[in-house]
Amino acid sequence: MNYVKDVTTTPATTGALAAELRVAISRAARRIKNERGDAGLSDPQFNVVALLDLHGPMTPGQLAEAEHIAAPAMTRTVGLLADLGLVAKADHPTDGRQVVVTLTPAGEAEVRQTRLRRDVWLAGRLDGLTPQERAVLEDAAQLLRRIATS
Amino acid sequence: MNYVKDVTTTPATTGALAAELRVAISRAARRIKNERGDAGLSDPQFNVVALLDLHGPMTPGQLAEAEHIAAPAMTRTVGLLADLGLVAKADHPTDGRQVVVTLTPAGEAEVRQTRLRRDVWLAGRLDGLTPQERAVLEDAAQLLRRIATS
DNA sequence: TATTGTTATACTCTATAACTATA
DNA sequence: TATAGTTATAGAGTATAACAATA
Repeated sequence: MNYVKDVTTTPATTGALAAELRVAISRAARRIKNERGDAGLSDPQFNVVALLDLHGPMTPGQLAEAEHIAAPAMTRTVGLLADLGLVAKADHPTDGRQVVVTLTPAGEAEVRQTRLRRDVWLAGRLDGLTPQERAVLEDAAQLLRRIATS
Repeated sequence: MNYVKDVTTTPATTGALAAELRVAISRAARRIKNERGDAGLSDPQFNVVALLDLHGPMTPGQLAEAEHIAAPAMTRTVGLLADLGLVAKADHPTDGRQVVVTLTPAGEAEVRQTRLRRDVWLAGRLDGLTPQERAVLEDAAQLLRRIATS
């Protein structure tokens, strides 16, 4: 596989590429999510702790909006994570109606471990590729990020 | 962005690329799955009809194994899809213990529509890219398929 | 006796509606 | 009156264990 050939083998229509890419992305995503941390969190649970790790403390309402789920569902998930000791709930400093959800050290550790395991798995596969192939995926990563946020 | 630059900007470690790629893949997959057909099937439900569309009639046991879920869960999902008229259950011709699940015309239509909507969404994003960028994603699709199945 | 599928039971995730507390 | 969060209720998805029918 080389660059000249890559261009010449490009599908005639973006529709054909879309179908190929959709299947490839879906399968890869599914495989990546298989790798989990010690707490064995479900996807919704991990999404919450990962979001808190990225953005810092958030209210249940903000978490629900970010995850595109209804507020009661987030109430439940936050409660389960709190029972596990991965997040902590605290009163809002000025607004008595609001609650602030914070990641505990155990929660941070779970996020780090899960990400590490997923990266280790993926890096293990990338090691089997040529430098040129890795360069393709490096470019693809940037393109996919642009696509997903548009 | 050109090929020479692509190679030179490759991360020094596969770990860094793995982290970038993991995030990019996960976000893209999530966005793609947002596009659904008229029946508004859940992910597990759509996975079943999509699998039947690809492989033809299958038994509940085969479906459960392919989806990596326990048999009772598949019994439930197949039952719901049958209630919706998207699949049909029939006796196995020679083995009285087994059941053969078949996609109905309505089920086929739902699969086609969902795939079409996802591909239309993705193709719309791909149209905004250069031919070279699409070539990168074409190569990446092949690489991701290899990675996911390894 | 082994296999296929289902039923029974329990827990997570989700939604909408109703409720409580605060602004 | 409006907002933030929770509780109540219901349905989907999953698992393990127990069961029925067939091989």
